Amino acid sequence: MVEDREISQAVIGRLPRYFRYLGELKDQGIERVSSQELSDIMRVTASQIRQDLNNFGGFGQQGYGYKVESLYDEIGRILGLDKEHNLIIVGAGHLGQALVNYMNFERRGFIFRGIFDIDERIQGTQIRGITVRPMEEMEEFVRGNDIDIAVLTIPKTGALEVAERLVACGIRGFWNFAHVDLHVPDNIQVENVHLSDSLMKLSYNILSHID
Amino acid sequence: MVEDREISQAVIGRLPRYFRYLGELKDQGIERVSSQELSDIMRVTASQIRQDLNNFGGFGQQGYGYKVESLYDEIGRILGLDKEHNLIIVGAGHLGQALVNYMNFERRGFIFRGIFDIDERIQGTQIRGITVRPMEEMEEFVRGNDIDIAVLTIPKTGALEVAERLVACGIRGFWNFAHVDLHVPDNIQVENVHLSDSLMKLSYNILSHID
DNA sequence: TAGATTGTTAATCGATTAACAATC
DNA sequence: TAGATTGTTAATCGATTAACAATC
Repeated sequence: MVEDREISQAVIGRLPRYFRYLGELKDQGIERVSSQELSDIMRVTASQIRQDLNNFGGFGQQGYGYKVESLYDEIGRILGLDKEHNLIIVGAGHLGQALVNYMNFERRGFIFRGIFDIDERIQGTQIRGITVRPMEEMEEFVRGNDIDIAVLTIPKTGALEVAERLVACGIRGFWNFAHVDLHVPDNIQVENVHLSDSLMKLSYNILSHID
Repeated sequence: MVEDREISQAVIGRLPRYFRYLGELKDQGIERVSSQELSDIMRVTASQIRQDLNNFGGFGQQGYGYKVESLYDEIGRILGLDKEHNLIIVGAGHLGQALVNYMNFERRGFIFRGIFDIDERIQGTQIRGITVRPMEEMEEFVRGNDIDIAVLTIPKTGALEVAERLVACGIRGFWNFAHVDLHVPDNIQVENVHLSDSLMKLSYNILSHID
């Protein structure tokens, strides 16, 4: 049953991985898959797969399993990959440039529309055909180009102020690479990518595993 | 009590954030903090803070709280930030270059020693003073330079084979940006950074929150 | 000492796994 | 129909929160 109750972030966090494996099965020309088969490939329990999927509806068929292609499409739709998202990047440093140049995001409907940077020397230059603009133009650009996601690849010093400005002009979500916790209203979404935190976790796990 | 039982990844995942906030308090010259004060700043329960810290030892003092600087040092030590890690990057594309150029990792003891790429045209060039080497030299370099972490910033096609080669020559952990699940022995650690998964999660949360 | 705050046990909550009736 | 596999309820497990005795 499709419930109105909010889905837990643990479940949401697993959807992209289901999506990826189903895409691979699809590419291999496989038409159907049971939760048990998927369980073997993905190394999660079949029970969890069925529970997770049933949060969104009964996509399977008793005695048969799941149709790979339609389940793939359904999960894509749930994740909003059938819709276009318009993005801006704030901070045209190495990381910002790397993200703009990564083509796969566009394939999934995430389109970089604008790049902003505080550094006058790179304003006016182009990254993959997109002009780097001064920070002053940010608000007008967001409002005028239906931007819903801002990617923050700036040092943490400026991030809070920039986030505030973006909230004020109607941004819906942040993909935050700045090493700081944004405080935004409840209806604005934040997805953090704290690279150094991730590396520290790896460091811990390596050390704790030396016998 | 310092227990022998394994600490849950949920707890480990929160340590870098404690570390960051304690560093900020330290920089502000604040000497002591109670779990309640930290709770207010970090927006987690004081109970969780005390539980988390007590996995590693009694760092606090009843009636007083925690000494900021020594707690900061302790968490750094737990995360292994007092030790040096030697890293190689496999894949000198935009993302690989961005990571090499990000100075803050070195500050924490993560030193990039070598860069490898399959593309002959960039082999021999330098990125922040580090020569890009051909893939054939990888094993010898890892063995000869006490490399413990490999950063994979290559397309998923090559990642499994590269990972296997690196396991064979004694790597201890992977920081994996390739969009594929590595299968490695239990004593090898993998920390995934699946950027597109993260972006999909943001997309879901934005859509599910449109009223 | 009195007050404050930890360390730790107990209670609660939520997520995962197991089991099985429903059904294709 | 018989066999297979889902959808879903119940049981278990683990993580978070609350409570409070220990103690600085």
